[in-house]
Amino acid sequence: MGIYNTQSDFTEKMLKCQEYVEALEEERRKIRVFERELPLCLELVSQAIERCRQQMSGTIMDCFNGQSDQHSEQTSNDGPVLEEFIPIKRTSSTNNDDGDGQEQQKRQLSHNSKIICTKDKSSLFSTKPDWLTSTQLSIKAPDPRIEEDFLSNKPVAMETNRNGYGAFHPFRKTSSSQTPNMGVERPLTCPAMVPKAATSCSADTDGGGGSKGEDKGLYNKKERRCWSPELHRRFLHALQQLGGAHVATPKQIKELMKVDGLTNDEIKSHLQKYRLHTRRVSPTIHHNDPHPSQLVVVGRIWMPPLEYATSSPASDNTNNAKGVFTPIASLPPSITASLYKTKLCNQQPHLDGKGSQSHSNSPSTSSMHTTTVSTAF
DNA sequence: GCGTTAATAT
DNA sequence: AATATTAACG
Repeated sequence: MGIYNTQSDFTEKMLKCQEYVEALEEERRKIRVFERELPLCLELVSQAIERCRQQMSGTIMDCFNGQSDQHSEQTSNDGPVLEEFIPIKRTSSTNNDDGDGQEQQKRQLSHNSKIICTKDKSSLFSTKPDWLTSTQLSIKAPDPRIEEDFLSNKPVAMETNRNGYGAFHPFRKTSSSQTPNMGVERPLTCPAMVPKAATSCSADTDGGGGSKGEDKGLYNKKERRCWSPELHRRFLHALQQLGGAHVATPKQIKELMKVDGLTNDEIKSHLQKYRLHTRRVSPTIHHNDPHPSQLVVVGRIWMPPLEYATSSPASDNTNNAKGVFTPIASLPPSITASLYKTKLCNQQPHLDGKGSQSHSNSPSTSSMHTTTVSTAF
């Protein structure tokens, strides 16, 4: 519980908190520039900083007095602060596996995935889904026990963030793990690797030969393919190579994506949706229409979501940051974890257990739709 | 094969 | 309500 095993443990945590505060301050400095446009943002960050500090001092008190301060401890050891700033409910996930800190994020996420994948309660969260971003992004397994989709099995780890909260979605930014080499296309699907669940969950969509028939007498139906961020990223990448959604054809896309098991129909369907969304979204680019809501705002620039989302994979890996806390104000794992209001299957990077990633960078990344920051700029 | 549309499932 | 799948049509 609130007790730290060792002094070093404690100091380490405090250090992280401190770093986090510093990151927040850095962030605040940046935001200040946009004080007019982002008053609330500024305020929030300020509050966060303050709160974080309070929490830290509270923690110290804890250590010394054994008693906690006003906000006490729902946050348990590793998850200091910010609960208040995170309009997100903690899911039940915390119950079962609360464990030690670093792994927490990962675990929590994966745990959430399970929950979600089992498709229990979509009702757990009432997030407004963003197109893709907040909906099922990977294939859902009908069977509760199935926790991974084919993408999560693949070697290329990836992380997904979602917070349901609208404004900023590092949708595909999740990159970090993607490694620079897009070129190397590892098979996204590793049916072989897919555990038991395989049959239902993955890939084949029957494409493999329709043989599905056997084991799953129960499931004649093709599994619903959820477009994971990674998958979507590939999709976008393919589109990019082909010159855009309007010229790309399913077949070509399929080839470029190199995702095994993905069918033309699926791509076609996805492409269809994509076109629909982008159609609605991009044309508004030029000029001031009263509906600013359809563009992604990057910095001060309005961008068509497509381009932004598609932009250079290489640059994604901006977080060399070893640390959890980049100057870019990434949240500590514990916090981050609670941010992920994961509503669906998240893939996590199996990178390394230590809370390593912190991407978090992209201000807003959008999928094809409204992640768009409609802000009041 | 592709693009649409519509119905249906999730 | 938003997505995904599927079928049908041009």
